[in-house]
Amino acid sequence: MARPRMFDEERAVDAALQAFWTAGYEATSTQDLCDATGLGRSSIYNTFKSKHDLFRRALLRYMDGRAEFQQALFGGDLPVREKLRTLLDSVVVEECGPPGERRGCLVVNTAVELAGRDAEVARELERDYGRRLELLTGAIAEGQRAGDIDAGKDARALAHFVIAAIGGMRVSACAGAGRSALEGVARATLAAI
Amino acid sequence: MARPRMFDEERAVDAALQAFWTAGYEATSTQDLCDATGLGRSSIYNTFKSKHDLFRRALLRYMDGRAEFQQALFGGDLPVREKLRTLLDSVVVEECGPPGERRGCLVVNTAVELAGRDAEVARELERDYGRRLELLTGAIAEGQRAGDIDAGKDARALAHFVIAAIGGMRVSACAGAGRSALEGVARATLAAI
DNA sequence: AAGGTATTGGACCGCGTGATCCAAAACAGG
DNA sequence: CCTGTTTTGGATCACGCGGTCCAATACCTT
Repeated sequence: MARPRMFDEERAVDAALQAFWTAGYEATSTQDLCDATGLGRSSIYNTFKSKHDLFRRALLRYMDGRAEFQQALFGGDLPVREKLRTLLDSVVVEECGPPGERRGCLVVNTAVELAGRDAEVARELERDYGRRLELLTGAIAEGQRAGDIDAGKDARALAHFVIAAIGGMRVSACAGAGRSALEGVARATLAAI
Repeated sequence: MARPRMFDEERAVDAALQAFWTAGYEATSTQDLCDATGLGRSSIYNTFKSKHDLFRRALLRYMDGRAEFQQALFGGDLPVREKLRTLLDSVVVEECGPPGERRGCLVVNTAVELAGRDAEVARELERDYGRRLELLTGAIAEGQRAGDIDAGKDARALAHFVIAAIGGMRVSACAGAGRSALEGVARATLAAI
């Protein structure tokens, strides 16, 4: 009944995600988004209401991707400590890539850059935090039943602790900590559980 | 020999610091800086070369202030674990203030927002990280000699771990973790040392 | 083939940005 | 009381920003 869209919406969101991930929200201009997606202004503003809305879409997509990875990992049947080690190692690898693209984690970047002055974004971040918390809490509780983790500890508190350790490693990586330092943090974190 | 300056330079840097701390580098406009300092554009650009330079001055000032606090704390004669507890508690308090002003830590904010694309700032952050690392490493090693901390552990690795834990608490606070969650992280961190 | 409709490119808009410029002002030294 | 030098306020600059508008386009339906 009308002219069809010439691009894939999800692909556009993904391209925008790359741009936001690389430069952050404020530092990514609408022109950057046009370049990254290969679309014209009109297409972007016709499909997404605003830069802010496109960012939210991109952030959600990023969160979903990560959640998928984490659910796959924790859904497996490795011993819990191995799952946690894998998770922490993945952070080290991600933060120590070639200097070309160490852009950290979009969730962390967004939490620091935007959460304080954007209630909507803050709500999404909170939801995502909750998801990660439940996943980790479940895995740790399971590990306690299996005898891999001291059952006297509070599973939820440990989950908060793991999340914080990961965020901390990412900040430290930005602040100059090298690979061996991050590996040490990962080791210490694992040992503390 | 000429017209004297009508304002205190350090006070201006401090006012600028407050603005940058609240909104971040990009989101603070030169007009915001004029408002915060009470100065005119000319005075600012005459005294500091650019917004970027003023930011560096402000960042250094912030770092110095924190270093002063930390040196005072670790220069005291409390048991090491008490020093660390005080440090971690101060983070909890800072991140859980009234919602009016939870602006986090300028160093963390800057590391995430700028370090990736501003080599000068990255260098300052690295220097500051090194300072904190030395201070903590020294204190932990001292604790090991005093028998308060397991001497079998690597003091420097523990110091990295503490720094990461603090950064992680700050990120978690932005992402929605509440006070009790942060207190739990602080407790777990202390217990892991 | 024709009509209706959504998409597309690109010109355009008002605004706020970081930064500069200049004349007036204010002090120090002679 | 001048002269020289710096500071100060405010006008101004070019530019890039997020966002809008519109005519041309391309497709689906009948």
